[in-house]
Amino acid sequence: MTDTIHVSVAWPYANGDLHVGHLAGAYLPADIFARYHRLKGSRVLMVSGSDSHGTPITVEADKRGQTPRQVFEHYHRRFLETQQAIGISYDLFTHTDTENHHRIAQDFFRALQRNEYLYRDTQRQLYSESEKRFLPDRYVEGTCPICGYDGARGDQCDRCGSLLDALDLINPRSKTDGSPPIIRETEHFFLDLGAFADRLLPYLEAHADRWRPNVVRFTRNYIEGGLKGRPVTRDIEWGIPVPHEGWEQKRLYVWFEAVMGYFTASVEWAHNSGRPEAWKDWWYDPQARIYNFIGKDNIPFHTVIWQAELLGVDRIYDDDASRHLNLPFDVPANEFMNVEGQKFSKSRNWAVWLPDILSRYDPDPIRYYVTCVMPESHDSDFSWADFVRRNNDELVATWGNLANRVLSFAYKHWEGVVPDPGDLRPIDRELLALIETGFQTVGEHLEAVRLRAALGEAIGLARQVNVYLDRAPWFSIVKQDKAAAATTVYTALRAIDNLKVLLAPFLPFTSERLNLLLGYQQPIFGDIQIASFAEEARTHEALVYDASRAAGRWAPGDLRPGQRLQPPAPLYKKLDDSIVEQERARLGQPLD
RNA sequence: GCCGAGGUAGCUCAGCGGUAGAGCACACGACUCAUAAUCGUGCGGUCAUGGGUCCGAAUCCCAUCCUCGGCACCA
Repeated sequence: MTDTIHVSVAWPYANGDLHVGHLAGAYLPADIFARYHRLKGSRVLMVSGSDSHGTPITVEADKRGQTPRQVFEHYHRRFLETQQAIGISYDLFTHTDTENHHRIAQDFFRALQRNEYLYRDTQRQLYSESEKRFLPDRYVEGTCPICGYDGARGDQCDRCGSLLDALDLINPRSKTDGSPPIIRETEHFFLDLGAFADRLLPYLEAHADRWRPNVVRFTRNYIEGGLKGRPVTRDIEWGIPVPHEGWEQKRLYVWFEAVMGYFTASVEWAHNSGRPEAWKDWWYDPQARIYNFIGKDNIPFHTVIWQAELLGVDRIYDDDASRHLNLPFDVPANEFMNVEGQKFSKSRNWAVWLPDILSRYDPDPIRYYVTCVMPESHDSDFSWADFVRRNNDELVATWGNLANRVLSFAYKHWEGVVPDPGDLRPIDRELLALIETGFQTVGEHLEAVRLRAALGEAIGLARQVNVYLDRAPWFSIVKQDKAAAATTVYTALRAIDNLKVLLAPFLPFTSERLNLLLGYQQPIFGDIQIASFAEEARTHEALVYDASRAAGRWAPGDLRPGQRLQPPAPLYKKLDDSIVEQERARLGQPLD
């Protein structure tokens, strides 16, 4: 049976580059999962895009003297290049400033309004007369009403830690220009989250066995703590206009529309593919499984808010009353990744930026290490010393060296072709049987989104091939009994041919190279490309995945004797210990 | 303060009711096809602390100590 799998990946906020925390939290796990399912033959749709709206982008734009659109387009372009380089295989990585996204987000708003899940209410907010705009809480500072500290932010006091309401600040002033804001009433639409509690909680409990415990606990507390309505509109200029008469000056709140991107990007992908209804296979077929790959900071947005929006809309762009939009099947949220024991901090530049690390290291070693320390169950740590160790002592020594020693020996002694094994002995059959169980055991881990365990299992199998090579006769008898050596070398080649597939979701670039070295013509995976799409008024760039040449399959291969090998070359490089100090020294240094 | 996670071999972690595990490091041995890679053996832990439940507890319960994260309008 062919599975239908939607891989929804958190939308990166386009006001800064991606770092390894983003990679570990969402993009890499999603890509590993998607690549596995593609190999398995599942129908995969993997989408994401740049989140281009919201106040932080307008603030960044003011700082640079640019428009918000210029700011987000700059980072969007960087996201495309970075993710292409590290091999995140989106079927579509678009952004939220497309006409498609605007239109659908507005239709979602209208549907929620029609179904009576939106209500109006007034809020009192701080307004800057000099800047002529409402100020987000965190852009106001003043004296803390609790401890008297003068530098308290509108949302929280840094000295006493109290959570504040910006309206309670004494002597509030704008962080931007220091002017005192006034209090103004403003009317907004609110999403009635409380109306969904009696459907969200049972849905959660029905999935509690499968979902990660941290996701379940957090969501349960969140819902049982009482769901309040949340405003879905804002008084800013940058964003999607509210589709309601008289409200054209207001915008949809970014949290409200960004999560809809999973849906809107699916529709865009279908449109771009020339099959405009194709998205329905993932969003209306009850057998389809939607996985949201996100970081833990995003849990309530996906297990509560986004699900409420889907329940509230119920059905869109379809007349069949028996259909209902699918809710996420799983939300495998990851925890956070620290760097050298400390939290990521953009302001202190305590981070490992992806464009930077990719300029000095190959993508697969980065993918390998980040998978090994992926924060699946608790916060983890990116350590340069550990990166070097795992690269040298695990990736190179166990796997890279295995492939290299077997290929080199085969190439040298059998004129560059795969030798004919003759009859396999028990020792050979045992090894091949063991390796082939990997498609089951590694697959089960991947299926359950236990990616560290899956990779560990696959590397463990590579280790078993080294054990086999220690026991079977080959280099010592190649001169006396070449036929026996051929049996061993063929068996080892066949083992690495299978390991190439088992490791491909994690290490796509080097598996592809090994595939070539083994003499195959067809690539395992398709290509990740940057493409341009024109709408009525605007054109946008996106990442797309072209699977037309992909031939990899999640199943034991049948390496043919006589197949011509390519001249062998190592898959990986050892790293010198000196890079540890060099890389650590970069941390915390101001960027240019 | 509230909620949550974690405290297991030198290091990084798995195990989560049935005689303490892996990788790396270290020691010794084997081997030389391979990126001084590989393979084997060994060393190494009163599983944070104190109580409790149980025939039996890293594994369940209670308390204590320590570390870390989150606390909804920074998406």
